[in-house]
Amino acid sequence: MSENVRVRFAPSPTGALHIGGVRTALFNYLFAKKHNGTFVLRIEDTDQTRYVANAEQYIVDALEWCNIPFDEGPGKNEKFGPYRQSERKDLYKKYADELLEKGWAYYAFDTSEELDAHRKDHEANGKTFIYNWHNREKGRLVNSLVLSEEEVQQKISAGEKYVVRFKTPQDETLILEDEVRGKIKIETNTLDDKVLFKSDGMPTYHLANIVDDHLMEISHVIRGEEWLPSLPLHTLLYRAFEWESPKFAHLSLILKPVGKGKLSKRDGDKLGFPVFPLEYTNEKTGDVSRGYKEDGYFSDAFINMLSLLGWNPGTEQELFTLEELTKTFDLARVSKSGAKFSPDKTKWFNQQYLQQKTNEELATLFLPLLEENNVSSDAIYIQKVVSLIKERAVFVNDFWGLSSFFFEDPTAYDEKASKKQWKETTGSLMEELVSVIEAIEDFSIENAQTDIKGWITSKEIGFGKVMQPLRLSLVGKLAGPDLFEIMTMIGKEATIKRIKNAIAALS
RNA sequence: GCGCUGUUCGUAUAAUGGUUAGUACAUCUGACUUUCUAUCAGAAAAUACGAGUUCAAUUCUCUUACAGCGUACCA
Repeated sequence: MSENVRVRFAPSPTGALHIGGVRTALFNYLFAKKHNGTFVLRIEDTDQTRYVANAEQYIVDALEWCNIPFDEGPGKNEKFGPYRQSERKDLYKKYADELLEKGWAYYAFDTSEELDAHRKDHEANGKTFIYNWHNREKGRLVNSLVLSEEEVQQKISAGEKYVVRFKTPQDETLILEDEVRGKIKIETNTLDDKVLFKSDGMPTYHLANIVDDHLMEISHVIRGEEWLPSLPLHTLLYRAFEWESPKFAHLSLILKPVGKGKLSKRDGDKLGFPVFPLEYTNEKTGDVSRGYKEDGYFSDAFINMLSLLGWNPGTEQELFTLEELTKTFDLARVSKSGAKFSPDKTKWFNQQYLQQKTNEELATLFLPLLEENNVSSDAIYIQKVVSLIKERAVFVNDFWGLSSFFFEDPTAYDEKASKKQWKETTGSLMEELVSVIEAIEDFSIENAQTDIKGWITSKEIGFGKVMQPLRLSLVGKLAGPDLFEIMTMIGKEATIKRIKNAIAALS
């Protein structure tokens, strides 16, 4: 594995790249970087019916945001280009012909309707229709293995549509090697003769994929588990071309958080979390899907979370920088079973990353939110606010809700809390408190604390009797950081004003 | 249906042919003689079922169940 590791991420531009795709890209990236290799982006757009114009740019932007950019790909270091399969179209025909010549492939003229009929027939009899030697011999199929050479030529020159199919060997047991799953055994007789070349002149995924991986000198194919059933075909194709096969690793799927099945966009909508890295607008329907970026996640937290979905370092470390990940990542520690996605854990990661940021960084990120709320304040004050509230925040977007009372007087009081904490006697108690506060010359945390606590002790009442209504007066609800911090931050004047407001509103 | 793959606390996972099966998220409880969605402490919680191999299996093998993927001229 030492020399020339080259991996590729090969998505189809059929829509937004979802979490599973990002994870596949990430694992490819990590593997490449770990081995000083190259990470290639290849766009597999051989299916023109499913092509979506804004999808490719989305994929590029998403990788960019995740900080896992490709080394080679469309418009970048194109030494093995082009990197869009549609632009490589002319190339594939010759490889299909090569297989035809070598006897590893053949022409087939069956129409979709005929094949559907065969499938239905078999199903009705409780059998599976497999397009392979077994059915070839029965003479039901129309292809160059059963037709004479003249007939084939005739059909082709008559302009009849045809596909090229792979001729799967008969009665053979294949032992396949997967980097995460080990050995896999399969009988060739259970395999279909897959279409390699479509009647529209485009290769299918299977052909294009193998040809491109070979031409681009890919050393390791790391892809989703949905490709595992195609592994025998791909291995056979390498054999047919007499090319050296890359190593394969199949990643398990990401499953929905509750219930069964793989994660889909619907799950995200239903449970309230994004399944895409960036916001995505569907070109046809105009539907907008939310993204992790727009929801306020840090990309490094998002990546950290994804890295631990189906992989673990074998230690108890959970927080990793991208650099640490590239050092630690190992295909051998990728798990074989599917992983349920956990939105909660994702939030936890974001919270951890948020705590690690400095107050300066966070204050800067907070600025736009303050502007939105028509608040301006000096940088030092904002940083101080951030330092007091950040430990309760998961997102920067939480900041305003956690700190608005540092900038403006509360306009409403939590109903339940006022009922419970604001008693008959509270009003006069608060008025007394006002005079205690007025008497404090130097309004520092220490002074406020000693004077107010001293006063409470001398009155021989519980702290809660004073502090709870005071919190209500200053904050509007029973939440937030230390009260003495709040008082000294907003200042003596504002403190007194807010207490008076509360007395007026609640007594 | 057939083929392939998988199955450890609710979830993500660790470890091991012999241990009290570890950790994190979530949950519950307590603490913080002032709040909390925060923090700290604690609790509860798992080797899918059944066989076999073995002195001993959660670990190896097989059956079953369940799940996922594939079974397209889609990728």
